[in-house]
Parts: sequence; C-alpha cells; structure tokens
Amino acid sequence: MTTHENRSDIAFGEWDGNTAAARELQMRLAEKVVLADDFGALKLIAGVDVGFEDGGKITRAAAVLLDAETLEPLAQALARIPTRMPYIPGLLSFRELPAVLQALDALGQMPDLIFADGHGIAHPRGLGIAAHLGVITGLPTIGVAKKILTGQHAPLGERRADQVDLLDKGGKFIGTVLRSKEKVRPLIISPGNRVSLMTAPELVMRFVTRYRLPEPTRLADRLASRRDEKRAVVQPALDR
DNA sequence: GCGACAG
DNA sequence: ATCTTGTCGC
Repeated sequence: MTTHENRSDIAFGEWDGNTAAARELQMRLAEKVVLADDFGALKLIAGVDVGFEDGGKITRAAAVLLDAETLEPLAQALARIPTRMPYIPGLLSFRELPAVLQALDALGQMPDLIFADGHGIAHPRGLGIAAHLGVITGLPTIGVAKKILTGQHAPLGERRADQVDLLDKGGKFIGTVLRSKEKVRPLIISPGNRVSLMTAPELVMRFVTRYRLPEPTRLADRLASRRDEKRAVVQPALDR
C-alpha cells in the first residue's frame, strides 16, 4: 500500500469545517508519539516543505532526499494538488500533509529521518505537522520552525549553536530554541517522532552548513517556494 | 472577554 | 504561506 492509503480520517477526506473533530484527532494521535531516540544509522535523510500557487488554490509540496553523510541531494519530488482547507493556527498539518505524503511517496525511497517545516510536539495539543507526519508514516521526524506557536523560554545566547529550552505553561520541556547561525533569528526545534528532545537540536546542527536552515528543509523550501526558478530564469524581453 | 496564533 | 524592489547592514 502507498503511504497515504488506508487512512480515511479527517486529514484526507473533504474538509467539512469541523475544527473540533480535528483537534480531538490530534489529541489521540499525540499519544502515539515516541519521544525516545529510536532510529538506526542515518544513511538517508529528507526535508519536506509546502508552498502555494495561484493565490493559495494549489498546494505545492516538495520532498528532497539527501545523503546523510555528504549532504548531497539524491532525489527530489513535487506534488501539486488542490488546496482543501484554509490555514488555521494549530491545524496546519491537516492543510499540508496530504500533499507532503504524495511528495514523499514520489521520492521512491523512504528516508531514515525527515525534517519538516513547522513544529513537532511544541504545539498546543502536542501534534504539530512534524509529529503528525511521524505518527502517520511511523518514521523518525523533527520539526524545524521559524517562529514559536506555543511556549516560552529564557534569553538566548548570540553564538552559533547556543540553545535554550522551550517550556509550555506548566514548565514542561517541549522543544529547543536554537541559534543555528550567528546574527539570525533562532529556529524552534522539537521532536516529531522517534527522536528525543535532547537529540533533536543536535541532529539539526549536524545538517546546518552556512545557512539558517538545515540542508533538508532549506532545499525543500526552495523547491516548494520556487526560489530556484525565480533565481535561474533570465528576464526575457528586457534586452532590447 | 482579550490577545495570540507554525505555514 | 503570498503579494513585492530596492536597500541597509553584516
């Protein structure tokens, strides 16, 4: 069976506007998240991200597979499908995962770890898009977000790799605020599935090169948002 | 009731 | 996320 079969839940049916049902499903799935390092040698890693076309009518998901050792891109895939649901804070995964799963399937090979753009368990109900993706695929995942959705933290240092815990109201450790590079806003890292809170930021730093984002999500982001096209395309009708 | 609010 | 050019600072 393909990755997106056998799931007749709300995430893949038509969006009926029932946010309450979606939140209930999140709470049930959050119980299945494994917050322990449960993965073998990392040979293949992947990054996934989503962008939109035509004012939001089309959801465009990108998946990039890379060699965990050399960080060389080995394969990439795009999935473009009609957007089914609006953006609702806290319910992002229901809007983006259908396309993400298609892109992952198109990759042909499943990675040993997936980095997703967005939060893992650092979410109001413990199931951000990275955690949702991890539970659904059964694969290890890590959430790499650019902004906090929920939680607080102490002041963060200025140097590369400096980090502080992200705590929910109640003081529970739910993620890490990480300065991936000097002079850039920190990333918010949280486990998605089968990765511990301590290990998640380590793995992110392992794949950060000279940019703010680690290679997996940086490359997926470029594909999803068409950064490459916009950069490579020469302006026609301008040279006259 | 008021403010916050991933992408 | 996306709409959008040049511009200021490291």
